[in-house]
Amino acid sequence: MSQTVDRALTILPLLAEGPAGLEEVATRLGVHKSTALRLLRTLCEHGLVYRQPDQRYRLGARLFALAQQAMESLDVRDVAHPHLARLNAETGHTVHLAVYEEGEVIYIDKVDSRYPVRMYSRIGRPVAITVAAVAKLLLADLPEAERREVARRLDYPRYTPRSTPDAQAFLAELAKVRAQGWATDLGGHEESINCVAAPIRGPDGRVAAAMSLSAPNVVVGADGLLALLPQIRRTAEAISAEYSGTAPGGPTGS
Amino acid sequence: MSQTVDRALTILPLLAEGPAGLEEVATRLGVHKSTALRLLRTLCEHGLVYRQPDQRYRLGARLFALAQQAMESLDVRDVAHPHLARLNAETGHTVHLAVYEEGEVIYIDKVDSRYPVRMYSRIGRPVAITVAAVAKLLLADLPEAERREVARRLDYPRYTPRSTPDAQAFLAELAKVRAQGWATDLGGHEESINCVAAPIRGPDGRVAAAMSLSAPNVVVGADGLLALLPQIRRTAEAISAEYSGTAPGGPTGS
DNA sequence: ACGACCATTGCACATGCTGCAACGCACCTC
DNA sequence: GAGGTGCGTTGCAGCATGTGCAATGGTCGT
Repeated sequence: MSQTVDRALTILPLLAEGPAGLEEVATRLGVHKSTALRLLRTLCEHGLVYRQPDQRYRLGARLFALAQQAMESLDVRDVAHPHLARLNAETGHTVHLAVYEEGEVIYIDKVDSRYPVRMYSRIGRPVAITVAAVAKLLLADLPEAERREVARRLDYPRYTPRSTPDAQAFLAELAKVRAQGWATDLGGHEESINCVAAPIRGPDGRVAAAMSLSAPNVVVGADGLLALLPQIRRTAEAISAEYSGTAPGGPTGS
Repeated sequence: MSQTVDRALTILPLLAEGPAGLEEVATRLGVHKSTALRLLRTLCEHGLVYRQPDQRYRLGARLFALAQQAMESLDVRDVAHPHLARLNAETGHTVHLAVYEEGEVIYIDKVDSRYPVRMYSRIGRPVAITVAAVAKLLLADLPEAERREVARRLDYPRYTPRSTPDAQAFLAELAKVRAQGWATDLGGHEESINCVAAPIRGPDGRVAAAMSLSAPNVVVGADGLLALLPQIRRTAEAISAEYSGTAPGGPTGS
């Protein structure tokens, strides 16, 4: 709606791809160099963009600080964390917490496996939305219309042979997940990694977040992971109860 | 420089404090409601701001994703992480990695202690700049003029009796740190927590980042932590060597 | 059902943004 | 070391764009 701001904000994802010089920014924005310069200067003053010694621009430190503050103000996170840590302590596996917003699913907390395996997931990172167990739970709870709309717009990358192939399959999966109240990802993202997830509900009964337990096949097979389902659901329900009870003034949820 | 963008960006830190309605935003910005509305809409379209069901605004998910991408593109981080993880595995204590930028020091990586103690730090969060060991190293390496300027502008909160009291003491401490090539924080931020830090240098010899080992007194005393100094310095030097060697096209440093 | 409050819309005005062209600067070539 | 090329920077005239006002619409509380 506001051309100037729109242009300025378009610079951010552009710089997220890597540092860029003034001319490159101007070209990719489709504006004159002087215009781009003024926008970049403004972004710099606010610390969202940093000008490197070599005069190229990249995203700046204040962005981290802002994102951090925003994340901390998500109250689901505070409520959930101790429970997630306990589940991790009991099972030893990686625990994730994710929320949905505007077509994206994002990890907002993670407790690492005590086994020496690394998952490439990271707090703040968008989730592989078509296959991740947490994503299925979050999308399954959307109103019918929005769910279909989102499913239609998505890409369906074939990470592995077991990845969800298309919108139709995805909607069917969501229906199943919705009915059973939990979700899995059995090698749909990385061949050898399985996840089991359960929903966390807010005061209004809607799914506010989702949590999952992930482990590679070498540590525990799909069966072994599924055996932990009751424990996962208990944890999720405990979080739901606490979160629903203590819900303060405004729902920060979703 | 650009009024409109400037106003729009001012909204972000404002919302970081917590969700706010249109009127509140307009008032605090000092503009008319209709103006604030258009700015907020633009921010929403870019996903930096999210409109809650209750029609209040808060920071949005794309902000996390952006910050995440930016952080991942800091190549110091990639180089350092395995070393940090190893140091953590060997010592069991919390390891931090931080960088300096525009008057702020920010944690960009962390490996948690294996002991059940929690530290208030978090990736992306600004560091207590006047007391943290990593901050001292990063500031100590600034050019004289900038160092004095930054020291002058800072606040000196008295977290504990051992916190750096004022600019003069801080500059003296920085001189010492600069000379000895490592830094400590002995109960300057939290009474019972000590840190020891070492610098990571880039290809140009300047301090590009700093790493620290932290532990509460109940786990290991200041002496015990200081005994690990050689190990910390070796780790930092290993990272420096690798980082200096592999420096690609443009320095993403600082 | 009424009133208060807040978000939203359309519009006239002029502010402040835009693009142009000229300048400065650093690096590179010959 | 002189000339050239590429990039960032500046000042300015014109007008597109953002601005504030006042009126409308929607929602909640009483």
